[in-house]
Amino acid sequence: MAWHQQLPPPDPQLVKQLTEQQEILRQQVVLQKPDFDLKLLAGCDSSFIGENILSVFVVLSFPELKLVESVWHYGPVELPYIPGFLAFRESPNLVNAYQKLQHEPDLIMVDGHGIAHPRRLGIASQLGVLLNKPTMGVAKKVLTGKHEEPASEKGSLTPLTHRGEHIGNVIRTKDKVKPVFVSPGHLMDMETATSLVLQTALKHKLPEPTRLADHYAEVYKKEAQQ
DNA sequence: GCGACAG
DNA sequence: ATCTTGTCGC
Repeated sequence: MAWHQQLPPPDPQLVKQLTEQQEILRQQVVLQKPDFDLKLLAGCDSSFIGENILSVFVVLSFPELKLVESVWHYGPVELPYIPGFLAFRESPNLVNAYQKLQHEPDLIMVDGHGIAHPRRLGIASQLGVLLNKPTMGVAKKVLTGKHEEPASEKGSLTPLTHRGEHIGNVIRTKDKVKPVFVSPGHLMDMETATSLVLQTALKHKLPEPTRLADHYAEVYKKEAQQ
């Protein structure tokens, strides 16, 4: 199998450069209770096709959660995947897709972590700063931190901590299904992020915004290849 | 020094 | 992320 596989060794020079840029962006992150009146909720996701990346944004009405709009952008991917630096690989194309939206969302749910990151700048936080928009992260796997397993019933949650800080919540959004890792990204707080994930996770593990973005990524993939 | 490692 | 078969349950 592949449980002992190693990731390709990242270039030290590149890591150093990205770490510096990350620090500058991190200082701009604002964690607070959002003041918006939530009407439009967006979700985004990216998929890859060879050397290119396809990013999708969907906008849903809240609390109805009906699709209002969906857009996509297809472009080249410049950087390799390095754990902890995912945003540098995906955000450029995500920003391009975002700019095609006709409706400006009040909040964006991102597939990945917010501050539940070794340096508190996951892709949700970085994208939030780049777009100056409230964001929150919804990841399927932990990147950093420790946690207990939440109870098996939907709604159960346990804290994700790192270096003594509460950086996210491990939330069971569906009975007996692996939990999701939720954390505020930018212009957002832990309580609101946690509440919104549970409010938008209907009959699936992933909340509707992220789930639909993932769905449309698959749909647009065929279109993008031509 | 030995693992872990978002998408 | 992507590569991949069959299989379990609502």
